[in-house]
Amino acid sequence: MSMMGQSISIGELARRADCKPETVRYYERIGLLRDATRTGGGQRRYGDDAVRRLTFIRHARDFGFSVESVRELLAMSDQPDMPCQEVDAIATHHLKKVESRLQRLSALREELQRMVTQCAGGKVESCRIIEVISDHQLCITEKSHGGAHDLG
Amino acid sequence: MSMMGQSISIGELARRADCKPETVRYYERIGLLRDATRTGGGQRRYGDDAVRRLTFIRHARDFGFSVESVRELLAMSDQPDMPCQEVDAIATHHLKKVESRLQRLSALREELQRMVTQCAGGKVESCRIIEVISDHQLCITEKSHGGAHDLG
DNA sequence: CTTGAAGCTGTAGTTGCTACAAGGTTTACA
DNA sequence: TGTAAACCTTGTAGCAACTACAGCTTCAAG
Repeated sequence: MSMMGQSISIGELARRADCKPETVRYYERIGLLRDATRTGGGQRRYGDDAVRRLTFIRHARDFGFSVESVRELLAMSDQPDMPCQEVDAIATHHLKKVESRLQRLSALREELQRMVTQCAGGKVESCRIIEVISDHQLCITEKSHGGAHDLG
Repeated sequence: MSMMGQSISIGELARRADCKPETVRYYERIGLLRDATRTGGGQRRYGDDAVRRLTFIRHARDFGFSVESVRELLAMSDQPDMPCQEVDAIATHHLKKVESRLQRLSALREELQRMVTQCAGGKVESCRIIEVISDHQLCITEKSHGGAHDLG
């Protein structure tokens, strides 16, 4: 229990959990955070419990858990007496995904490294990079590279 | 020059480049593919050049290049006489991103592995996984894990 | 009491597709 | 030639997880 009740503004809350007010409102909208109490004028005010909850969410997201997984993890952490098998299952599943992405990314790195080091720096016409992109046959990896997302 | 001119339907084109007709129309809309010639009834018909271009696009995307990077790579591969410095710059930049993501992901894997192996399988109350998510202090990695995206 | 920072709602944009709905065209076959 | 299946058309909405406005209201400090 905090001494101060509900006195934290949305901006302050966001600052403490290292995110933005928009993100907080978004989490409220999708039900990760409960509806905040409001001032007479309609502004949100939070207590320390909200700081803890939001920090948990941000940290789980930072670990790469999806919002849906975070929702489940939150529900479970709200039930301390339950056995933690499910928590373990989610984390293990996530670990598997991380490992498989890691493998694909490292194959991709090899390929890119080969491309870049073999580029002699001449004309586009004879550029190894363009060649490799044009012709999949030139790849070491036969299969797709998994379309490594969200990298510039 | 192909013998057959423009005789490939959108479905056939998509099949040859291993994607879907929707994707082809999408690439046309955003200007990666030129507007196709049409039959009297308004259906798109393509030639072999479109197959090559689409294959290039798909392969570059598969390497993880963003659509904007693909656009630049295409523009450059359309100019065979130009020096390939820029091509190299794009590829090198991309390689850097892949490498940094690889590092962050492998730090993340360590952390998840620790979490999972230290979970004794008791109650949520004393679950190591929940603890680590709740308290960033318990992480080996001090900084953020980079929010590994699109992993369940 | 005034001023400026911060908060409010609602909507649209981001990325790279994918998935309809409600029709029109082509092609193969009888 | 008829018809039915397979394919095509456009337009719009959806996905994840935010982010960024616009146009307005409220709060806190001096």
